[in-house]
Amino acid sequence: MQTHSEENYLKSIFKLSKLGNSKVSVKAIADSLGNNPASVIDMLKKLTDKKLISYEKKSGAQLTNNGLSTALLIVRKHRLWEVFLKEKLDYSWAEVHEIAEQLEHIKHNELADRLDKFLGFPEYDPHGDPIPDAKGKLPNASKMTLSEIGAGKECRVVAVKDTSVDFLKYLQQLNIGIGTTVKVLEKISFDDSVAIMVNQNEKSSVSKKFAESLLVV
Amino acid sequence: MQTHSEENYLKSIFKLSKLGNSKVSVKAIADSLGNNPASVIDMLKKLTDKKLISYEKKSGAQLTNNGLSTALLIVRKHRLWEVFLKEKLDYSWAEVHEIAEQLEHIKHNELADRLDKFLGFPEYDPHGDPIPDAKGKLPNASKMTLSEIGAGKECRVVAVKDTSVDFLKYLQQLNIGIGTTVKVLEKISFDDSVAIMVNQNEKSSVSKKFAESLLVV
DNA sequence: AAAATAAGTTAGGTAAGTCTAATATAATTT
DNA sequence: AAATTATATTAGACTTACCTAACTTATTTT
Repeated sequence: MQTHSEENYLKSIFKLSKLGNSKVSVKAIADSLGNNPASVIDMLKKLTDKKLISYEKKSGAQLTNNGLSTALLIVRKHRLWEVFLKEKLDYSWAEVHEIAEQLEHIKHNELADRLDKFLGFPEYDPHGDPIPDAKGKLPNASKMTLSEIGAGKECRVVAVKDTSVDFLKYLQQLNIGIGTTVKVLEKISFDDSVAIMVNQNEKSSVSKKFAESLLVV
Repeated sequence: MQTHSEENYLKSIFKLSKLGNSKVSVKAIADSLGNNPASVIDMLKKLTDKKLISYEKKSGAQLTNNGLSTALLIVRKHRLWEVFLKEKLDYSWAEVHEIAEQLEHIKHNELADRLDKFLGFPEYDPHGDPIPDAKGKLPNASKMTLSEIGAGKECRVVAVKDTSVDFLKYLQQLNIGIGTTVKVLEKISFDDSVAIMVNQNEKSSVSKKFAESLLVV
C-alpha cells in the first residue's frame, strides 16, 4: 500500500518516462512535483526499497513492472474521476484536474472498476487523455486534432483543447460534443477551412482554428 | 484549511458531543479514534489555536461555531458519498463507510453541493443517518423503526438495519426500497405482526422482526 | 481515610516527508 | 584545459501526528 506522496512520485515518473519506458532524472521529478531534489532522492530510495522503481546513483529512476501497474492504476483513477466530475457534476474542464488529484488517492479494491462501469467505460478523459482499462491497457488509437484528419475519413470527438466560453457555445450551436461523429467532407485549400458532416446528417464548415481545437480518434 | 487528522478529530468531537452541544472528554476522543490520550491533547491544543474548539485543562473539548460548521460539512460529505457509493456504484451497506471515510476529506468549494444535487438532495444516508443540508441543517424528522409507527399513519422508508441477502431479497419481493411509502393499516396484537400498504396500492403483512428492521420517517 | 483505579497532562521520542546548505560530480562554455 | 554552470548527493534540521513513560489529579472501592 502506498502513501499519497509515493503515489504522486510514481505518477510523475510514469508521465516523465513516456509510459514508463525510459529513465527519469532527479531534476525532472523535482521540477514536475515542485519539490527539492534532495527530497526526491529520499523518496527514490524509499520507492527502490519497495521495489516500485529501480534507481542507482547518477542514473535516474525507472519504474519496475510493479511500479508501472501501480502508476497506471493511479492514472486510471485520476482520469475516471475527471470524467465523473465533468459528466455527472457539471464541473468545467479547467476545474476537474485539481479535484481528481485528490480523488485519485482513494483506495478500495473495486472502486475504479465500479466507477468505470458507472461511467460507461469511457476511453478518454475530458482533456482527451486516454484512460487505462482494468488491466492497465491504454486505448490504441492516438488522438489527433480534426485538422489532421484526411478528407473522406470519419472520426469521433474525444475532447477539446479550447475551453473558453465562446468556443463551447459555438460547439453547442454545431451540435458537437464528446462522442460526436464527424466526417471530413473536404479540406478547402483556399483558407484551410474544413467542410464536415456532423452525426451523419448535418453539414457545416469550420475554420482551421476550430479544427485544431478538436481532439478526435 | 484543515488536515485530514484535524477533520477526523472535529468529526469525532461532533459525534461524541451529541450534535456539538456538550463537552467531550479526552478519553472519549482517544477511544473513538483509537489514539493515545497524549496525542489527543496535542491535537486539542492545535484545534484551540485554530479556534475550532474551546478547551481548557481538565474540562473537556467543545466545538466553536466555526468548528461546528466545519464538522457538519465533513459529516455532510461523508453521508453524501455513502449515498453515491450505494446508489450509483452498487456498493453494499457494509462497504460504503470505509470508503466514505476517505472521500469526506476531498476539498473543493462546491463539491458537496454539486454531489448533493446530482444525488437528488437525499435526506438520509444508507445507514439511515440524516444528511446536513448546504447550510448545515439536519432534517428535523427523527428516524424510527416501522414497528414504532402507530396504526393509520403513513411513513417513508429511509434505511434498513438488516443487510443480509435474505432480508434484501424479501424487501424486493415486497416492492419496498429507500423512499417507498408505507402506511400502517393495523397492528396485530396476537403475534405483533403489522398489516401495511406499500406505495398506496399493495397490501402485505409483515412480522415484528421485519418491522423492527425498517427505518422510517 | 487509605488504597486502588481512572483520567488528564507533560516531557521527550519517532517516522514521514519536506526543507536548506554544503559538497561532489558531470556537462558546457569560453 | 580551465572556468562556469547544472545536476546529484549527503548531512542535518523542521513539522505533523503519532507514541511511551512518568507524573498529577480525581474518583472509587475497600
